Amino acid sequence: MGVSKQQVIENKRAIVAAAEKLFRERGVAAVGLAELTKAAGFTQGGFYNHFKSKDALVAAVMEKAMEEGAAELVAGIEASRAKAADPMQQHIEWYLSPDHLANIEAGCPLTAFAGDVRRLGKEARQSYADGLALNFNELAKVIDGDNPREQRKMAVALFSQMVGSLLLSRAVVDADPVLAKEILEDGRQHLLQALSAK
Amino acid sequence: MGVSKQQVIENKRAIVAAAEKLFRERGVAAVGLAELTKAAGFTQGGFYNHFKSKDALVAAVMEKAMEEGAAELVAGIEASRAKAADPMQQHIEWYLSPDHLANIEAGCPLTAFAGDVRRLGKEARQSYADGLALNFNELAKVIDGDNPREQRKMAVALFSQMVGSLLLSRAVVDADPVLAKEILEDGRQHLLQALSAK
DNA sequence: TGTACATCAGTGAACGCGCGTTCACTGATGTAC
DNA sequence: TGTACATCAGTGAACGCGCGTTCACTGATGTAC
Repeated sequence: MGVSKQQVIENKRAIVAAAEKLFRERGVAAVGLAELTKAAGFTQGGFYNHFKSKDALVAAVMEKAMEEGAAELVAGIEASRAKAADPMQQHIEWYLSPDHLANIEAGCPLTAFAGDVRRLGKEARQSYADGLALNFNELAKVIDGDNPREQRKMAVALFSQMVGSLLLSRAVVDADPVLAKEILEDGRQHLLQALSAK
Repeated sequence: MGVSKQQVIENKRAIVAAAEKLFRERGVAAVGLAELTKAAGFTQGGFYNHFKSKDALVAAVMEKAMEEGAAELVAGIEASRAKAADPMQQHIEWYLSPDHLANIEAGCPLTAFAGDVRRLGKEARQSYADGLALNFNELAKVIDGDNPREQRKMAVALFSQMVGSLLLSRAVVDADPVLAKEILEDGRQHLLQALSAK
């Protein structure tokens, strides 16, 4: 077709962006290349001009998701600080909010891909693990205290509960919305209490 | 081939059992009927004598997994009581143990299917939600205290963290075993502390 | 600056393959007499 | 109790379909002169 170099870069980005949305919502295995490239505005044949395989796309999607997730986390922390609020408390409030429950396409990738990542390629699994490690590091910094080891342990434990509460809530939100709300709410209250008790 | 009525029942059970193992390990979408029936010792054509569709099998697998999970939970609680141990404490110790981390095929179905269940059929999603609700009920009974509402909230919050810690640990165990162990260990310690502080 | 041409992103059809499902057939089980 | 036969779980091949991947072709981009 003949496309400018700039356009090529934008088209590749469009494929990754469309793939991430579909992968989050429906699972990596359930989304085909035809559907995915169509969602990005192309036909499937051109896919291999950008990626050598579906697995390479999955790795690119995970890397981008982790990078953006980390950037959003840091931005959120800075926003909390700017208004003199406790960053961890704010993070918990957002993480276990009905908005985040519903917004699987754009929410935290660590929960969105938590169930799938075990079955993805090696590169994607590594990106996920690195992203999770970085997430713990950032959270440990904003936990009150003067014992780095304790702050780190707190960050790991609290974030794990955030993931568990959000994931379980999403798992049952269709079949039992009342239970889903209870999971989110009880998790939120327990976390805020654990944070302030520290 | 001609098979006794008793054998028919056992064969159906064998299909469900083989399917559950494969679904837990590799995900529901990634396991085909040919592979699944072969694992149970049959050819794929006979599958439809037992189930009207793959979706019906998925529903049967989830129902059985939830029933057995509930039975094991109750048995574990009774075993703890028999030796005068705190049932919830014992449950946490087992749930966040390296054994349970490695044993996805036979461990708690609520974590094993937590990532997949959103994308399964309506019946399977309902079984999962019912199983989770029952799990909360059983745990609430063994939380110390005299305020049923608080016991229930505690059960919901603690179990959500157990699921989150186990799931995240499994998610990164291949790429970063040290991180996986840290998640399991920090989650365990934090939960035991939250339990005893109550 | 203008012209000739090589590059290569995108198209659309095709590839082999495994999917879920269907079906004609087999033959031991289990019932009717 | 013994015999004739209907039932139906299991076999194995086939169905249409969508998968990931390949490929010949197109034609605007962007370079070389």
